[in-house]
This record gives sequence, structure tokens and C-alpha cells, in this order.
Amino acid sequence: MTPERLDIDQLPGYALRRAANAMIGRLAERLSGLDIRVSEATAMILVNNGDCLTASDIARALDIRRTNMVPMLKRLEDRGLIERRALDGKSQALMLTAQGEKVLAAARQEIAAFEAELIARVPEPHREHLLPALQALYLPP
Amino acid sequence: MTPERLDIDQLPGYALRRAANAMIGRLAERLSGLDIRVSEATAMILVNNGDCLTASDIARALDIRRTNMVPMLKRLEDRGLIERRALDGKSQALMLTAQGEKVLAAARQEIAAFEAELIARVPEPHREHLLPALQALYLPP
DNA sequence: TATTGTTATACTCTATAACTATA
DNA sequence: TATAGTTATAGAGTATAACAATA
Repeated sequence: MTPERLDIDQLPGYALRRAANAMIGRLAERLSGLDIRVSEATAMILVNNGDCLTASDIARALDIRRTNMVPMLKRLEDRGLIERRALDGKSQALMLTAQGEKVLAAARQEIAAFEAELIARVPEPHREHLLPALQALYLPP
Repeated sequence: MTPERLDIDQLPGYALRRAANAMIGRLAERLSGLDIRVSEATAMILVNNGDCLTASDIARALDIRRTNMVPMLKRLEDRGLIERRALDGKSQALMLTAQGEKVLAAARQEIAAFEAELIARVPEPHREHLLPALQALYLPP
């Protein structure tokens, strides 16, 4: 039971948590002017990208439980940013409304600025390695 | 308002969020057997490292509000993992109890295994760049 | 029998506001 | 007057369990 000193700032896992908290907080600030959350912006991007995507599809793509989509999509729908169209008696396709596309366009600007700021913070020699390293941590091998 | 397709998996910010969620979830699983949370393990490491650290010191080191330390330290104290010693009428030094050191030793094993697993997931050419890249995202420049 | 959508609930981490007591 | 500890509360992003309806 030696009182080993563990320097947490040298642990990639700790740095990952701190970096994510710090950066996502900054993105949240940027999006707060549009009154949308980071998770909502992400979902809107996917809805905009895909054709006939359902709530379950989005949940699978984001690797979160589909139960969490319910309040999130309800809020987006209540605000007139998304619409649903029945695909059959069970599934509903999600689509952005005109207003939703407008908000997403603005969100995209903020996201672009955010991503630029993020990359700018990373010193040159490490820059190109960040994305593939992070992808390896969450994408299936 | 071109319906530009934004591939979120190519955004470092998105990858950062996904990677952190995925990996921290795995660490939480590892620590759940010890019935301690990730944030608690982090705090215990700092308490163990430093001498006469107060709750406010820990909060500053982790860059979180000191209000959040209250329920967390209370839980650790109730479980007999930490003790407090008055430094003056205002500040309290935090220390691990013998039981706390035992739990921390076990937590350290899990953390070491977790960090090894994390690094192992990152392909060789990117590996050494991950930590410095992440540090640049949360440490002051 | 697997999947979709849903309700209700809870957990983790972090934040804000406001207060007391001490340095 | 700045700091330490505290209380109470809220927000964001998850999770689990259980259910009805449909494919």
C-alpha cells in the first residue's frame, strides 16, 4: 500500500474527460443563443442528412437509448423545428421544417466556428492525429 | 440554404464527445464493483496525492464548482473513505482513511487496466499524440 | 417474435444563487 | 473583502424497466 502518486493529468482517460467537458461546454454556450442543446443539434444534423430516418434510427446512430429521443424530439416538434410523417402504423420519418432548416443553418455556423477553435487549440504536430485517435475510441473496430 | 450534408463522424468535437462518453462509461463499469463513481475516484486520487488539500482546492484542480464537492465528500465520509481535519476555523484538510486507501488501491488497479485498454484501442501512429492533443483542449495555454 | 414508440423514473456530473462564518 | 463551506435547486445527457401496438 505504497502511497503512490498518480498524476491524473498524465492519464489519457482523465484528459479525455476534461477535454470533452471543457469543449462541449463551449459548444453549448455557442448554441445557447439559438436555444438548442448540443444533443438537439446533433439529432437535427442526422435528420437533415438522412432520408426517412426514424427516432430509433437516430438513437442507434448516436448509440443512445431510444427512450431518450422522446422528450428531445417532442421539444423540437413543439418548437416547430421538426415534423413527423407516418411511414407505416409503427414508424415515423423525421424531417426538418423550414424553420428547422433555418435554425440548423445557424447552428452549423456555430459548430463550424467551434470545430475551428478546437482544432486551433491543438499544436500542429498532434493535430491530424486527434480525430483518428478519438474515432478509435468509439467506433467499432 | 443548401441542404449541405455534414458528416458528424468527421468532426473532432463530435468524436471527442462520443469517445469520452464511451470510455468513461467503461471506467464507470469497472469502478461500480467498488461502489465508487468516476468523480469520486478522481477526488480520492487528489486527496491522496496532496497534503492538506481542502474541498475548495480539489474543486479548483478539477475545474468544477466547489458546491459540487459537498454531497460528494459527504458520501465518501459517510462511507468511511475520507476524513476531515480542521486547519483553522474555516478550512478543512481532507485525508483518506485506512479504508479509503484500501479502496483507492483497488480503484487504481481498475484505472490502470482502463487506461491500458484505452491506449490499446488507439492505432500506433496516433497513440503518442492523443494525450498532448487532449491536454491542449483543457489545460491553460 | 422483433421492433417502434412511449411513460415513468433515476443516475451522474456539473451549474447557479444565496447564505454563514472565518481569514 | 476575499475565501471556505454549505444549502437548495436546476440542467443536460444519459440509463433502466415496463408497456402497447405494429411489422
